[in-house]
Amino acid sequence: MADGGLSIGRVAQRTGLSVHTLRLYERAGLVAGEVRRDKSGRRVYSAWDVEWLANCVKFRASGMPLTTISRLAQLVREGSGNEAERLTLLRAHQRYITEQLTQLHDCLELINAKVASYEQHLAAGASGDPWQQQPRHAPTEHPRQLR
Amino acid sequence: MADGGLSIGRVAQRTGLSVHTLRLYERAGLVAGEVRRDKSGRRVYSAWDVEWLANCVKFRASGMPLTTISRLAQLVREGSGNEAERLTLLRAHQRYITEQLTQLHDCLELINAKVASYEQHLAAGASGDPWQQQPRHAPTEHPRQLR
DNA sequence: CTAGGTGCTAGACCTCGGTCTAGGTCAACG
DNA sequence: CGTTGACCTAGACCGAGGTCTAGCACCTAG
Repeated sequence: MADGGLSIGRVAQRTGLSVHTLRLYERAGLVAGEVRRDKSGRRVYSAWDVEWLANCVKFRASGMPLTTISRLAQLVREGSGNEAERLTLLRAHQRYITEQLTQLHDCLELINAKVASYEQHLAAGASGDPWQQQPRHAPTEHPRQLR
Repeated sequence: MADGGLSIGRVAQRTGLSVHTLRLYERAGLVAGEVRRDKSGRRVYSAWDVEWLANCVKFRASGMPLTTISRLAQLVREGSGNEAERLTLLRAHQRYITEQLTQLHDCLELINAKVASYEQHLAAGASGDPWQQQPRHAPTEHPRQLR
């Protein structure tokens, strides 16, 4: 019982995706095991499907585009024999994530610095404006000097 | 000299943004110090503008929406007195970034595991398919059991 | 029997963040 | 002088990823 399958609504609840999105994902080929239907045409998701979808959610959250997930799903659907390509995709995303991590750290550092500066600024009673351009020395008219 | 201002093209080069995007950002109010123009109407970016834009790039890369950056720019443009709100924005993004970091780590963990499993799989000569649904026991017709 | 809840499809619609085009100005170079 | 190249504005266009609607089919409960 329990595990004969879940309706789309249930799956939406436990993946955090909307039913609309679930249908979209299916149309887009993101779902690796094609979803069964009950006798009146309603989707019946297996536990495995749900697990897969949970992974999809993580992939999306980490910036993997639908097309890539779709490709991956296709490979899995086709079964053994293409493990090398799957690995390639995964490694690429691995790299992508680590790049993102460094960028995020980068930005976080910037923000931390700004936050610290503002906190201090506010604590010490406002004086100068951190993060402000210096008073424009002159609305200077500049001789064009490009190149 | 050197530092009287840069043309949009130069700025594009050193921020990595396209000139189109730079103009877009300006229209959208992302640029904190309004950009001067030379006598024939061309944008002249100050070093400070460029620095600000570089920060914008980081903000964008870390997922801050244009509207938020725009708001922040506005606050900075308005000058001292609104530091508290700036701080709020920054703190919110700080939180957002750390959430992203955990999500990324989460996904990275998943991927690492999969990668490891595939590497092992490939090294050991293909046998079973990691990441495959178990052979469907039966194309079962399930009694609807929702709710 | 009817109403309510959930699901179905097809397709329209929306936001976001860019990107590109048309048509024009300007300055420098040969 | 004409050409070239960078720039200008206004506005169209685009792809990604959702989200929502209309119109219909079920099923179950009252």
